[in-house]
Amino acid sequence: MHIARLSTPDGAFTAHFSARGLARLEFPSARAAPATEPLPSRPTLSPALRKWQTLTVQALREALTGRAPRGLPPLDLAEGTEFQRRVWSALRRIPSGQTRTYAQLAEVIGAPKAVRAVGNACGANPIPVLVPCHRVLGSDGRLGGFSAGLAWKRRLLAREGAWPAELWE
DNA sequence: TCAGTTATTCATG
DNA sequence: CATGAATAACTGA
Repeated sequence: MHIARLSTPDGAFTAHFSARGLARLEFPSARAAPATEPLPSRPTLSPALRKWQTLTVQALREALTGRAPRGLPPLDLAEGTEFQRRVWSALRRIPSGQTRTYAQLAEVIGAPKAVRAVGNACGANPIPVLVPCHRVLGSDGRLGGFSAGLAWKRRLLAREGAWPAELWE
């Protein structure tokens, strides 16, 4: 498991890579905790890992400006349960700039009554931003929740043009 | 196992 | 707008 620090205009994200690909993405934390992982010496990183890292930073920067990433590293979502993986797959099919409701998502994965469980699965999404759990809203148009804080959810949606500045609660 | 906990939704007063 | 019920899955003990 390799940990990388991804610097963006919005702060330094943290990426966790497993042997299978990007396994986790964390928002910049208030508590900087800078000296976390000594940047491994360049030559130590396998070419594959370096490529994944590059792909991740690029994708992240694009996503943060509201554009659909042109390429993604392989995503390692193996840790989730079967149900969670179904939800996360469905999330990845929501185009940038569009939104769905928790109910619609439940419908799509074939568990129309598991609305609430879908919310849970969204909250458990290990790769926010790139697996766009922020595009899921309540049926009444309310934001719902967001593990990193609703400010982030609004910001991401606004940058994709999916959240009218007027509506900022 | 099972009680407790949800990033839900709908029906009611 | 506030409650309460229905409902499915996850977590920790």
